[in-house]
Amino acid sequence: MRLSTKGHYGLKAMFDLAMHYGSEPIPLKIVAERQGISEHYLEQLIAVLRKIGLVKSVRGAQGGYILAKPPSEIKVGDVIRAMEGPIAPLDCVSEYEPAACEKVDYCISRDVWARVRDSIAEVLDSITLEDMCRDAQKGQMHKSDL
Amino acid sequence: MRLSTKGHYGLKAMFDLAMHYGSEPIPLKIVAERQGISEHYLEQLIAVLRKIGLVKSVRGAQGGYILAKPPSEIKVGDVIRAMEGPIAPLDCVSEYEPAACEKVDYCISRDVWARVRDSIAEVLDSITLEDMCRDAQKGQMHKSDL
DNA sequence: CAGAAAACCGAGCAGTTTACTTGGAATTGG
DNA sequence: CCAATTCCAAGTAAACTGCTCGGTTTTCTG
Repeated sequence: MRLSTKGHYGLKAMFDLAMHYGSEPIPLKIVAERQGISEHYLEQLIAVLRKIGLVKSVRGAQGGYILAKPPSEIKVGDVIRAMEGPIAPLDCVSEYEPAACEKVDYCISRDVWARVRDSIAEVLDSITLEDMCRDAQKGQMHKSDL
Repeated sequence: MRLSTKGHYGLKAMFDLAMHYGSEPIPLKIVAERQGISEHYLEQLIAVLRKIGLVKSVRGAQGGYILAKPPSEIKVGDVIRAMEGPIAPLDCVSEYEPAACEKVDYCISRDVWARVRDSIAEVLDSITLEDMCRDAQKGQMHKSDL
């Protein structure tokens, strides 16, 4: 039940862009530095977010990335699904297209994992990037970064 | 956010033992066949459950495994933690002993993952093996197995 | 118009993990 | 004794993770 760095870094990057939403495009180099992520690696991750349409890119000098929508319209769940695929503790309880399973009818543990899946989805879909930014501002008294 | 077969098979095996709680020890071969798991692989998994004290073994002919406690006293969360370790989408939000993280003070995504962790734990700890057996009996009309 | 800053692209890769298999040795009931 | 069974240790193929490397293309600025 571990999150890979894809989801972890992807969310950090989106949060970073959200914190600076409304200004110039942010070069990936800056995001990578601020969030402590390898730039080249993050490049691959943000490519996924771009293809899915969560961020827009501006090429060339003074280019960078911006959120495709305001932070209030982007749920954490959107980011995680983009990076990690459908929420699915097991393939047979995947959101959207659960894998076939011969024992579907009487596999009780399936029910357990479906409940876990729903509870994860509910948390992730109840938090927007805007929420995260608000929380960050609140807890901001004792820090210098960002 | 995927469960490995360790947790998956481990729970299936515990459920199988729970369904036959009170009778003779059940040989692993039978559990493996009923649940569709490689016997030798399951052997390794149940060794963990034994060391942790969730099952007891009886060696020799007519031996096998039995639950160490009644199904009502074993939570799904106990089984999953035994097999997969503490619930922890990220190391820095692990139950019990979260890994150190330089950015603890201001890492907002940490809060998200702590909420996910709690929601998973709540589901897993709210279901006992007895609950699973009860549900299995209910949905039993259309099946021949078990 | 040159140069630099940036996004974009694709391949490679070392290490870890996963999900097993294999081949036994020890224990015990009948 | 012997068959059933647990117990144990090692090996392994394939996939995955978390990167790095080496570029090409686009576009702003001086």
